[in-house]
Parts: sequence; structure tokens; C-alpha cells
Amino acid sequence: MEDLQQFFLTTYRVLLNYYGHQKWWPAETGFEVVVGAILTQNTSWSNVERAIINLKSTTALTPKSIFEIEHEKLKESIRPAGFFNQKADRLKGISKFILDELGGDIKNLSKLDLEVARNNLLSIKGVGDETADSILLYAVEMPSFVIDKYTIRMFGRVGVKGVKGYQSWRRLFMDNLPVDIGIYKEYHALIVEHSKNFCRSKPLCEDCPMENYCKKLF
DNA sequence: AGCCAGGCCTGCC
DNA sequence: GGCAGGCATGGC
Repeated sequence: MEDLQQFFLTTYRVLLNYYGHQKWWPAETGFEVVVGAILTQNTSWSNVERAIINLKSTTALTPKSIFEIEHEKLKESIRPAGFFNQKADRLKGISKFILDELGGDIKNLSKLDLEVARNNLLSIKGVGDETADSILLYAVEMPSFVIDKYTIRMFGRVGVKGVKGYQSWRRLFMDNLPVDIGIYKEYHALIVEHSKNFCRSKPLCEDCPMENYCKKLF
């Protein structure tokens, strides 16, 4: 495709038309997005939902209450989300960071330059590229595009070549899309939704909305 | 029964 | 600077 901007926008419109508005991220507060972003690491969202329900029935979903909750009680609440030992540590750590560095509110990150805010998040143990961008975009509402393994797999199959590394993929999207938080939010959610149905290890391409683009490189 | 989930860290090379 | 191995539960 000669015009990348056209390609990324057209792909977005095809997905949006096919799947509709995804209403991401499902959470009541910015901090709930943070908690969900940690809990969903390599874990299905249905399991995360149970964990968040448990957690809400146990304590308030605020940095202070998560930081102060007894460690064993936290682990027990989030057990359905798996990896509960390290995720409990990570929730404690990011809660402490929000309390100590952000005056208790994750949204204070929006006062910083985007890349500075991003590097702040990346300095927290257990927060990698994707988790940082998810928090920036869905909790803080800063225009940071989220890349995940689905994005790389899907766009690789559709024909994007020679892009290597998380930051290169992120820049590719951000350099070729309008700086629009709504589009960033929706696009990532649509890629995830699409990837649940298509572009898996098996060539499940029947009735794929992307069949006009896809090189079917299996 | 095994593979996969809305990743990340560590240790080795 | 890349890459396997570990982390743990639930659905299909």
C-alpha cells in the first residue's frame, strides 16, 4: 500500500464498521483501569472481571486502600486472574507510586509530557510497554497508541513488513494516524476483538472483514 | 489433554 | 540485545 495513512485509516473504518464501537476500557475510574491493566497481563479478561469483583467486595478500589490492604487478602482476592503472587506485588508497587509521586491520582500524569509520563510508568516494576500505554490511553487519556502481540500478528499478516520492536510499531501507528484519543482507544480495542475471531495460528479466514487486504501469510 | 489468555521479569548467552 | 523459562487460573 503506497499511502500508509490511508491504509491505517481505511483499516480502522473497516473494523469499526464490521465490529461496531467496543466501549473500551470497561472501568468506573482511572485507577480501576490501572488495576485491570496489571491483572490482564497474559490473562483473559473474564478472569480479570472475577478478580475485580472480588477486590471490590473486599476493599475500595483506590491507591490508598490497595496499598494498605493485607498482602494475603489481596492475593486471595485476585486469585482468579492468575499469577497472583507477582500481580499482588505489582498492584502494591504501582499504588505506592501513585501515592508517593502523583498525589494519589493517576490522572496527574497528564500534566507531564507524554514520553516523560510514559517513562515514569515504565520505571515501575511490572509495568512494561503495553501496560504503560494502556494506562496512558485509557486511564489518563493521553494519546499513546497501544501495541500488543495481536497488533503485530495481524498487521504482519496484512502485509506490514520490516517493523521490529515495540516502539517501532507504536511510532508507525502514531505517525500515520491523526492524534486522536478516541481513534487510538477504539482502534486497539477493535484489533483485539478482531484477533479473537481471525488471524489466529490456524488460518480462520472465512468471512474475514479484512480479506480484501490480507496476504494470508500463514 | 493441551493450548491460549488484552505481559513482564530474570538469567543466560 | 535477543530469547527461553517461569508465573497460575479458567475456558474451550
